Amino acid sequence: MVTLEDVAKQAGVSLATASRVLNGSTRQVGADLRARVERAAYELGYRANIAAQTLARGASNVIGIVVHDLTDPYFAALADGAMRAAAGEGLLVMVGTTHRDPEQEIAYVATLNAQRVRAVLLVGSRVADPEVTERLRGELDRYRASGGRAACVGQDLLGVDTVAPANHEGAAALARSLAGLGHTRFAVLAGPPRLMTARDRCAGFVSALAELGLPEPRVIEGRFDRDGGYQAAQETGDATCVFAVNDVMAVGALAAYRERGIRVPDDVSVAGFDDIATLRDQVPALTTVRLPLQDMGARALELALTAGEEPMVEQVAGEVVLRESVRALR
Amino acid sequence: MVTLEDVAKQAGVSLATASRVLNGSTRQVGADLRARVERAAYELGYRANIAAQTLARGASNVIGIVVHDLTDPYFAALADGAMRAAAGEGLLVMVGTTHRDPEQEIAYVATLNAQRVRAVLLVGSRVADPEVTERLRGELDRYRASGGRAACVGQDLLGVDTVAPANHEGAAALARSLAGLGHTRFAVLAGPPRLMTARDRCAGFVSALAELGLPEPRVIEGRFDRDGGYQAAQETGDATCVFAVNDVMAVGALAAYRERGIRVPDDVSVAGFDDIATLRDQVPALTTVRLPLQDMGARALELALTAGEEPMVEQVAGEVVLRESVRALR
DNA sequence: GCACACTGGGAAACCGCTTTCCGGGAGGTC
DNA sequence: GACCTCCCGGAAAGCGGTTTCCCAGTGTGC
Repeated sequence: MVTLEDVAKQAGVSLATASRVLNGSTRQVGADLRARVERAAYELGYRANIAAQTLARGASNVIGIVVHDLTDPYFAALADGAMRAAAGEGLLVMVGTTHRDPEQEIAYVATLNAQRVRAVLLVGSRVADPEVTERLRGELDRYRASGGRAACVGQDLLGVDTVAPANHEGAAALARSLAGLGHTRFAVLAGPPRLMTARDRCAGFVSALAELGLPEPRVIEGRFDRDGGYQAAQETGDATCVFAVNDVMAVGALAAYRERGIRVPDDVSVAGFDDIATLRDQVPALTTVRLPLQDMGARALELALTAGEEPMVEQVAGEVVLRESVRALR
Repeated sequence: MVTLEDVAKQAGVSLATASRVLNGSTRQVGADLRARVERAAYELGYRANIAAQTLARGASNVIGIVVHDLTDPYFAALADGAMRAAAGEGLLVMVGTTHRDPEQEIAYVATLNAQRVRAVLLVGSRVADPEVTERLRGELDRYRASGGRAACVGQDLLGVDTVAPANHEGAAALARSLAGLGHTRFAVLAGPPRLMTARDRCAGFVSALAELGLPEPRVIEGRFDRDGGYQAAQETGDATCVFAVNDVMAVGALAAYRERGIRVPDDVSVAGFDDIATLRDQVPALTTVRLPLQDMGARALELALTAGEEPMVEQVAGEVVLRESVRALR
């Protein structure tokens, strides 16, 4: 393990000089010493010990991103956006996946705090559990109290900078579009009511229908993933239009209908939410609400890094994208 | 920022005792002092400074994973497998994405070395460029010389533990299956020849056809992603069966055919490689070669962590999965 | 020719933790 | 009761850097 001291010795200079040459300092170093140090470092294959640097500087160049599930393309896109932005700032990224366990999320914040990362990004839906939220908030506050920055993609419940997708309003807009096509009997594949994102989207959809004076849709709860959509789709009854609260669930629903010989959109229309890129070649093409996921991830990182006093909340609108999976009635 | 010293002071014990209580040591500490320390730590909200710990211990509990592109479900699955395994060992994960730039890969190894991470996982295809490979190898050797462990998922070109998918043999088995269905005129959507994975799969397919005495397939190069498949599919001529070297490209090809009114599998059969979970609901269902991606990721981590002398190479077989996107001729 | 910044080099303190080493007291043995 | 362990607490020496502070040398302006 070659250390800075080795380099300094080999170059015949002091530790201080070697440090100044190699690890960027405001102080100037004369050209010939500089060259000597650089050569020594190169010859010895010196790599600075970041742990030591972090300790001495009191600040690291790492950020932490916590997502629910990396294999879900929703999170992959968000994380990718944030990581690109981080790379642009010269930051390294530690990624944690909670696998949808809120306790894990709290644990990650504690760990990332211990790592003294520059910023923490919490990506993904909050859960409707005040006790858990409170504990997460506490951990986050502690982290911020010691100088850390934090931001969140999801619901504005943590008192930190937040990129908040317009789940309610996006779903409402979708409902209005679908109602405009003549549908009146709806079903919602609602996901788990615990998940705020699922809940908001469902509520937005339901309330828009109510405003239009349409009958209440059948709301079917279930898991937030492909299989959740698949199962919930068994119970949509005589609905002519089904809204799955995310695209992955919608794909599960499509599979379920296909198996049962129910044609989409002829027999039933299906819509999702998110506009996941990997799913755009689905047949029939999925009607959905597009969210600029990569941008949202990148934006969250920016928010975390710019040290505003008041936590900022940035609403991100969703855009209804009508595709073949829905049809007009009549 | 509350430090261990603060805790020790508040508890009225020495730094050493506080350290032993809080950060796991072999030494025993008496019950009452232990309790005092724990209370003080709790009251003060103490979080150990990992940078300091890493420095003092000379070993970190972080591993690094470098992938090409997180939004590609292939890498997401691999990374997820590795991350689960890491979590099981109590390790944190730093993820880097190269966005398919080999230079980035080298840079990441250097950075992760500087971080003194416990292990580095290089996930994804090597490129057919001896010069780049050599430099990466050099960086990796330097890292390992200073005590780091490394493993790779892909081609065994780096002299480290490797989980090597049977790209050549898997593609060959697929070719034999497809030929068994009566196809004779093939095309290969080959991806970029620079990418060893693309190259191996293409070569395996081509050589199996040759062994069967079948005419040479048309080989169309292109990008390794959805759009690459889409574009290459424009040039498959009169082939009755098309092999895309990965599933994502195959989906692109399906989209291209759909647009042009070419029916799959009636007019042309299409097969992919990887068996990406997110794509399993594709219509028509994709014939492919299944790779146990999550297991491979987890296995790579294990290999990296178990300190064998000789680098191990573990072949992972692919399983041909025939689905609706291909049909028998006659 | 002299006081005066300025520049660039080095010694050493410090970042927060781990761990070795030392020492005092309790318990066991003969 | 003397002697020896064993157990546990604390002082202090690192771990590998950064940065403050001091100092010698070199131009400058008058």
